[in-house]
Amino acid sequence: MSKGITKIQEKILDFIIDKRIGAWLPPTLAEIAKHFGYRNRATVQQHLQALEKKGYIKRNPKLSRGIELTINDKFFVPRPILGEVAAGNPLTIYPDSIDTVELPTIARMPKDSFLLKVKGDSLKDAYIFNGDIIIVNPNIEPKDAHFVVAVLDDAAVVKRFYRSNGSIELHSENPEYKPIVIKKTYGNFNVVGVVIGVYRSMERKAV
Amino acid sequence: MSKGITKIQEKILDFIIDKRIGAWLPPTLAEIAKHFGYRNRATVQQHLQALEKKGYIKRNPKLSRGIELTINDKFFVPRPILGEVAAGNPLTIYPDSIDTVELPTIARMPKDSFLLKVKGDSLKDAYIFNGDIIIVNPNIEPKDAHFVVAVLDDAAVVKRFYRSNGSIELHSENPEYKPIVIKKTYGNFNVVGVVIGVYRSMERKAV
DNA sequence: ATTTTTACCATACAAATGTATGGTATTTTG
DNA sequence: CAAAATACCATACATTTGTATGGTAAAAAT
Repeated sequence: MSKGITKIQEKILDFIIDKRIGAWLPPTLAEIAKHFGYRNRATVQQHLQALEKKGYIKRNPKLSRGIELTINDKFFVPRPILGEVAAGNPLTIYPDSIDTVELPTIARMPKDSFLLKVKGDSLKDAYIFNGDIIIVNPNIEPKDAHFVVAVLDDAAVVKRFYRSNGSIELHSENPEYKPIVIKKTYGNFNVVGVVIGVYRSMERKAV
Repeated sequence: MSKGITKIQEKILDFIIDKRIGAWLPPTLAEIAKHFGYRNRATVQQHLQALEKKGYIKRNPKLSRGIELTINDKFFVPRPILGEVAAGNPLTIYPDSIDTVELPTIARMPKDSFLLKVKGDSLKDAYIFNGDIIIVNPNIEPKDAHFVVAVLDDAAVVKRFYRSNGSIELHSENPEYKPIVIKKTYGNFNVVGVVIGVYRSMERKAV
């Protein structure tokens, strides 16, 4: 696994990307250390060395905030779309995933995550619309308020995830729909993954 | 002329903007000094103080590369047009519509496309929301119904582009806002680029 | 079972960075 | 014309920043 990234390293990479897009200054070692509660910068330095060795970042030595993201080089990368979701309907998986999308590299796509195309307007209350591509990470433990893709009795849904009193609730953004409460006895229930991003290609879409 | 900027100060401001968009790191005092041939950083410091006093930049004290540009909406305006625009509030609202958007954060600038982080909800009718990142390509010829980023006087807007009878119209998704008609005589109008995509990171955003 | 990797700690240090102070000469403003 | 602003200089100083070195404990790989 020369390219394998550890969870902590991924968190640090996320932080760097976040800083860069949001505050749009790459962070200093000290800022990263503070954010993660490290008592010194040396720890961060070692993580950055690991990330550099694995090709995720490039560092300009002796340059403050000199962290470059190597995933910058390519702005768009083709990615396969695995299937489609529409609330109420089964999750359709394309057998050969013929459909692909040019995904911008700013969109975080961790190793095992996959793409689904949204059909219909059932998610419009979550600001996700027909034709949008959602990025789903199956290896994240869903936390409250996360959007998750879940399978309920053969039907795939995209809803907000909440835990309460040992049972799981799936909330819709539209208050007219009552939350679905998953009791322990529930048979066919499975959280497929957490929605970590949404991408919409606009250029051709003249609506 | 408390807001008047000297030629040298303008050059330094240009350099900061350039650095920020091109190498996308704000420069340090030393880098600015080197570029202009100053023998010390104190000279640069005084220029930055002047620029700050005049409201062009904001500095985070004791933060390396902590130069913030307050005139953000000018980042992506071609310089020649910029020069004629009076400095002032970065977000002047166009009289005919509230439908302007604050686009302060250029996150990345690869060969052609760049990113803007959307602030505010004025684009919600176009399904673009606060915090979303829009991908803008300045090298595409806008066609009818394309979303474009345009600068009108001092205001940056994201609207649908239409051509009719030789004049250009900018339509809002919200029908309550009347289209802005750009006549040939219009002074400060410039299409910055075409919006080719929208990306939203969701995982951490508990909204 | 041993080695390697991971994930932290502490301390030290040179260079970079922002700032402060004081000075000179020129240009602009009142 | 006098006063203020501009545009540089030099030197000094406390932090910040990146890096280096050495160490510990646990997990993962061989």
